[in-house]
Amino acid sequence: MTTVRTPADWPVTEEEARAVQDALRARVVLDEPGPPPGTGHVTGVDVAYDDERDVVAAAAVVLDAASLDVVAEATAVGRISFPYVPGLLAFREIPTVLAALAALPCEPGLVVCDGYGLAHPRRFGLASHLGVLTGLPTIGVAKNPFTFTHDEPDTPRGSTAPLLAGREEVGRALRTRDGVKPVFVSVGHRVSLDNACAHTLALAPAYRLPETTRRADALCRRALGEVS
DNA sequence: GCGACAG
DNA sequence: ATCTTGTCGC
Repeated sequence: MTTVRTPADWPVTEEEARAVQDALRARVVLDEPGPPPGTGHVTGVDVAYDDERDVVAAAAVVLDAASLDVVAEATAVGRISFPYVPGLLAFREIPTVLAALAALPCEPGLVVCDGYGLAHPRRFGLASHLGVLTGLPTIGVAKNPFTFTHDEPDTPRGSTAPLLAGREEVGRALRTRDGVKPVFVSVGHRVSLDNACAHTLALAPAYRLPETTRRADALCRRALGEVS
């Protein structure tokens, strides 16, 4: 497991962080379909915190997209680099996530984030931010609709409903299990929304959440427990 | 101005 | 995110 330090130029105030988002947003690529589902590698990233001890642990878990078998894992720990502020989640998670990704022995392929990409107050959530910094194709799969609205998708697995910011579709509510609360998918970088939903469905054959996030969640919790 | 709000 | 046991159901 690698240890990271918060970058010296990391934003300190909310105003600075929002300025970074406004500056980087233009670098998001939205006109690529992204890798086809079921091929190559798919990597889940997630982060766990111990605010008391000021520790954050990140995990990156690479799966074979066809079999969903684990191909590789890496973890990183560091100090909490930003407080939790809705809309600024990326500044809390990214330094440690980047370190975990860098520690992988193989290519990550598509990266699945726990949170949002385009579905964000300034259209630049965690998944978009991570995509721009790494150049990798990324998507966001969140457990809650944040501030956005949506109609209820139909009952069967695979049903979707637009996730709306006013009249703009910023993502999709996607049901991954019959009759169970949907997950909220949005584009990060270099992946289309249709493809992001197809990947999410392929990664969630048995549980509500994609295997990528389930594996990454379990690993970062374990890593946090080993240090604090 | 107040509350809500990914993790 | 995190604090937290048992419990209902397939």
